[in-house]
This record gives sequence, structure tokens and C-alpha cells, in this order.
Amino acid sequence: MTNGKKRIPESTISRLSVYLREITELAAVNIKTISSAELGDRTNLSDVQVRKDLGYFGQFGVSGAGYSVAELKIALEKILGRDKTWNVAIVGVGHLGSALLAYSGFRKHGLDVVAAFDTDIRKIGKEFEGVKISSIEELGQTASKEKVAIGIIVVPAGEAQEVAETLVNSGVECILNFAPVSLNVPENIKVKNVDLSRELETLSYYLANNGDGGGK
Amino acid sequence: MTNGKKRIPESTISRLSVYLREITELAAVNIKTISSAELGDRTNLSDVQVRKDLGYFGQFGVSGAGYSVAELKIALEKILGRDKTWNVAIVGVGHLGSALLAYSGFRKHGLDVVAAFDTDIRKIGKEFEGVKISSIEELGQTASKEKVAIGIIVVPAGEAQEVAETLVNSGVECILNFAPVSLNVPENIKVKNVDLSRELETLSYYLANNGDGGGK
DNA sequence: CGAACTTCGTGATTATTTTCACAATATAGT
DNA sequence: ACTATATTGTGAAAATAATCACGAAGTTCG
Repeated sequence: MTNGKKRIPESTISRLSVYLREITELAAVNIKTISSAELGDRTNLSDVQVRKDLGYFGQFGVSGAGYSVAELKIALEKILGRDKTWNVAIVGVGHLGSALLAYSGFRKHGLDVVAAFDTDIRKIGKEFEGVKISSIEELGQTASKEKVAIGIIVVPAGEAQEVAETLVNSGVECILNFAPVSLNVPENIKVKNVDLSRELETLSYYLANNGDGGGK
Repeated sequence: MTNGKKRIPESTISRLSVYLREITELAAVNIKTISSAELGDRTNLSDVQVRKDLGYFGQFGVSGAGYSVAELKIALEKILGRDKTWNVAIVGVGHLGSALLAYSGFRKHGLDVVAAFDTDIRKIGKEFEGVKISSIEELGQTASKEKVAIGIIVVPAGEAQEVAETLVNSGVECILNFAPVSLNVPENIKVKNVDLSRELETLSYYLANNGDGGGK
């Protein structure tokens, strides 16, 4: 990205992903063009939101006609970096880590799970979904050797910070953190948190405060 | 919540959950008081943010001394509805659904997984982590009979909307949606999305645009 | 070709959330 | 009791994000 016009909200990036998903479906059923209003309907967003979001990256539409599905698809793939492949390492092969190893979506997003790590001696050396599980001792060395760009942390809270540091020291630039802690990392490292407790607790708040006041 | 003073940002609620987690740890190691600055440090947030967030719900602190850990813990638990128990149903027992069934955090948050559903005939009738798996046909009836308050959707994208509607029609008030689609539900229903594709794609964007321009 | 209609792109406006700044209040030391 | 210090709570200001409003551009149809 060389165009330094404006800071782009992260929420915009996140929505681009949604647009691309929808556009990919439209392309699959051979729809040729779509308006911002229609795309908004399908994604539960407003037409202006769609146009503003796309507007950060250029002018893709045609007045009076809308967007070419094929062109928009290519543009979004380019913007989101799907034309490149990035290596991923999964750290922690418990219930959730295993589910992630089995997740078929990585490849679709241009991501390649090249390594998995655990502390459990019974798992080390085994293969899961085509990925060999190594000792967490080897994390640093393997991550740099394999040029891992994205590290996924699925270890208990107490171990997450240390894992994050090892990842960062091995050149990993992005972390997807499932552990319920805020990681402390240099600011050039991008961290995204998926925090189940927080989500559940938000729902619990909603139930306790906006609902019927029920519960058991 | 009858106190109609101000709309409370959802981000505030989500952070309360983080504060509570930290406060619980502090209580466990017998720390008696904590300042907003210290709590902010531990959660990677600013001191003002902490105070503002708490300020929506009352005055819990003591000038010059900070917050009593024990009192704040109780207050936060009350606010977040942890003093009540809510019933949860998990719809979809694939890789991720199974991992959720095994997740020990539900109980900790006052949540009780009372039912799980799947379409796979080989799973129906079996028990997973103490929860019986029923046919998805029974979802509506069981959800209302068991007074399910939170439905967790872990089915393929194409089935998610229908599942959501069944849940809503059975009196479910909150949905945690792992399927990569935006659900259409009445506005009094609270939906939280956990969208792995979106997270991964945001990271991919970051790598493609802010990083070294690498990739394979 | 021209009129009616559609749709985009974007500056201006509004809404929301975060940060600042500081008065008010409590504590601790002497 | 008094002073220096710590810390809260909150209006005001700043930053950020979403929505409005509308001109410009393109399409369709008679």
C-alpha cells in the first residue's frame, strides 16, 4: 500500500472480507453485476457503507449500473492479499487446536498450515490432518526456518505470552490469539483476539439486563 | 436495566469482562486494592478507559486508594449477570462444535450446556462430554422445553439462517454464531459473530499491505 | 437523441467512542 | 492538624466512524 491518503478503519477491512465472500457466491451463480444497495442487503449493511468501504481503495463501480462481480472479486482478492500465500503455525493442539487443524478454510484464504506444536508428549511426532505435531521447544527454530507469517495461539492463558514472544522473535508478524489474555507485543505486530469468554459474557450481560430478567 | 441514563457502548461491556478476569486473578493471589492505572496496565488499556467504563455503572472506587478488589469483583459479577445461570444449546457437532462441547469455560460463566444437535445419524443419540446429541429435527421443541437462552450455531453457512430462525421461534434470546454468514433476526435478538475467515483475512490484508510485501 | 431513471463517489454532517484535563476527595507522613 | 501525594469521577475536547445529501455519470427506453 503506497497510497497514503487516509487511515483505513479496521472495520472496513473486516467488511471487505464479507463483501468478497458474497461476491464469490454471486460469481458462482453467474451473476454479472450488483449494486451497492443489493450487496448491502445481502450483508446487512447500508449501501453507503458498501460504497464508502470500497471507496478507500479506488473506484470500482459504474454509475447507473453498479459493480462488475468479476472485477470486484479480483480487486477484493488483491486488496486482501489472497493472491499470495502465507505460512501458518498452530500452537496448541487441544480440543480447539485440533478443530483448527481440521478447518478447511485456511487454504481458501491462501494460508498454509505448515506446523503445529504441543507440549503433550503423546501428541508430539504424530500427524494430524496432514500436519506433523512438534514439541513446543522447537517452536522458535521451526517458525523462523519455515518463514511462518501467522501464528495461532491456542494454549492455556498462562502460556500464551511466552508463546507470543517466541513467535515474535522468530519473525512472525501476525498473531491470532484464542487464549483469554491480552498479549503484550511490539506495535508492529498485528494481533487479533478471539475471546470466547468475552463473547459469552457479553451475551450474559444482555440477558441479565435487557431480557426478561429470567435465568435460573 | 431500567436506569436509562446513557447508552452503554458494547465495547465497554466487552472490556468489563476483561476487568473481571483480571480482578478474579488478583483476588486469587490475595491482592486487596488496585488502581485504575494498574488495572489498565494489566489489561493493556488506559486508566481513563477503565474509570470511564466502570463509571457507567456507578462509583466503585475510593479517591487516593483505588478499587477494592473484592468489592469490584462482586460488582462486576452482578453487572455481567454471572449470578444467574442460563441454558445453552450447541447446534452442530462437527470439529468446532465438539471442541465447544469440551470447553470448560461455560460453567465458569454461569452457562449450562443442556443440549446439542446434529444432522449426522451416527452422532445422534450418543453422548459427548455429558451432553446427549439429538437430531436437529428436535431443535425447536427441545429449545423451548429446556428454556434455552443462548444458542450457539456451529453449522455450515447454508444452514445457519434456518437454524437461527428455529432458535428465535423457540424463545432463544441470544445467538453466538460461528457460521460465516450474517444472520437475519429480529432486532431484540442479540447476535454475536465469531468469524474466523474475517479474522484471517484481516491478517492477510495486514501482511500484504503493511508488512514486507513478502508471501510465497 | 433525449428524458426519466439508476447508481456511484464523496464532502459535509451527525453520532459514537476515546482521550484530556482537572476539581474533588482520600490517604500517608510528619 | 497540615501538607504532599495519589487517585477517582466526569464534563469538555478530540478522534474516529457511520450516515446523509447530492452532484456527476451511466443506462434504458421511447
